[in-house]
Amino acid sequence: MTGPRFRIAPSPTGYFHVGGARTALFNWALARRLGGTFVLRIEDTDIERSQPEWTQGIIDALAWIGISADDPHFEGPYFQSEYAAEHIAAAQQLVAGGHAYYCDMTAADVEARNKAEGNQGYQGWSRDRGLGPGPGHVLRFRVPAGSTIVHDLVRGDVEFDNALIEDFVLLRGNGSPMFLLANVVDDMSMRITHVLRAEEHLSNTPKQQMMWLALGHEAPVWAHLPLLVNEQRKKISKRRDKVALEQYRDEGYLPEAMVNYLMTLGWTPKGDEIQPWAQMEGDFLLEDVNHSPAFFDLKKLAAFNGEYIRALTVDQFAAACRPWLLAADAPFPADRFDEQMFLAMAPHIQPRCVTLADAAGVVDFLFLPDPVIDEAAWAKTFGATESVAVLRDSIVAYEAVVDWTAESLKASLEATGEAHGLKLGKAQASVRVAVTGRTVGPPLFEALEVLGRAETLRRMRAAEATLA
RNA sequence: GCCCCCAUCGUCUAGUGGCCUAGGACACCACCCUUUCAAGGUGGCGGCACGGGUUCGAAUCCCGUUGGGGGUGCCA
Repeated sequence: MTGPRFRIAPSPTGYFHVGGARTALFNWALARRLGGTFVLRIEDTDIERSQPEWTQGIIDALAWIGISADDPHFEGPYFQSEYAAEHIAAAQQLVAGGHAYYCDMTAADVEARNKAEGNQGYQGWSRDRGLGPGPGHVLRFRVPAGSTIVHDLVRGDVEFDNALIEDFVLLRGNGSPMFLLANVVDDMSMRITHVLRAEEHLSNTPKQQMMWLALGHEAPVWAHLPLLVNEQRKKISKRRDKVALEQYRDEGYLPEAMVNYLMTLGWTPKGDEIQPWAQMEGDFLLEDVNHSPAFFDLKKLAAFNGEYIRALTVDQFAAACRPWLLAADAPFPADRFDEQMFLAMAPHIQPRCVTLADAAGVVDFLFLPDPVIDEAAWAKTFGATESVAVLRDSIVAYEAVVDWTAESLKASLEATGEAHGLKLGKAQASVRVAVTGRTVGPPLFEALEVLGRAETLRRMRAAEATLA
């Protein structure tokens, strides 16, 4: 693979952020279409929490959204922690080139001096003190005079006055490299040509660009993507928002829907909003990416998901629902689940699901020994005396039904309702609440057919007995 | 505080000086369909933040204001 080299550099935190997923998708689209490479680098230098399984979690999350480690465009994962020697070497190269110097002031020293002088930030006090390395000595970058222009493919040229950028720390007092240094050195050694990342990194980009230059390289192509924000217009974060991609997967969102929705945040597919990945991959251009933050709208995501669920064949739908139908926290015990019954009802529940997890809740009454009675529904329905009468009469009528099919059950109840001056819409409520416990649900007569004569009548009689 | 980014319906956006009476999607509302609820269909509500310029002509270009966000660590 000789084309441009892209990368994502997540830190292993135990979950994969949806914002990171969007960034990954943009990188992936470009790497694939341009015949380039998508590099995965795990920034695991925050030693404390950094477990091997977190890395696998990232790989799994990427695979879920279609970024497969087996694809020839995929490279990695690399681990930042394994490149510590390179980071230090680069730091030394900067010292040798006069681009960095040691400083023995602690954070407290800096603060005290600033307080005394009424300043803010580090004022380059140790620039010319000729200090060498030593315990507690940090290495600082000597920010040159002038200005730095970041050429950003999304935002255009952004100019920063170097005088406003303090001599930032490269190496800590204990000699370990800081993130900014490690990040740049890794990008350089992995020959990254395009850095696409969230806008939050834009302010630090001049520092990185100065390092690239000081280290004798040309800066990569930068592209800062609009942030994903919540309803408060703040960037979505783990503390406040539902940001874990895995959570959406577990709640029954289809990866295709998630991918499609994520792609529309900051970019607009040509033609229809809903469209396959291949088409978006073919059309995606950084130049078309928007500049303003995008609200991560759960409602719209849900709409996309419903759309994708409905586009499934019935068999695909039924198969996709299985994990939730058989889950330990399903509303009914797994051993009561009946594949055939579910399959028969599947076409009717498919358009009623926003997530795959919804299916279990829609058909639960079929697999529960007894329906869970919703008190409000019961009271509302049987508060009317004719409803009670309809229930009683429909029991008699159903006992006499010859073919236990949806059509005959419907015709029968229609007749019963008519006898009480009720239209079907009203009359069916009695049977629905008696059998399913609720006033809403999938088409009733189809459900009764699937449930069977014995169980249906048993439930209707039980309801009648309760009413008596 | 300072620096940077951003600004079209509630939301995601189309729009790159005349094609805009500002288009679409989600949400919302109404109606239709209907066996409840969905789905589907039809219609509706709703926006260029404000003020100055530039121009024959500005949602589109420039400046300012306001508002929002991000950054500014011996965090990543």
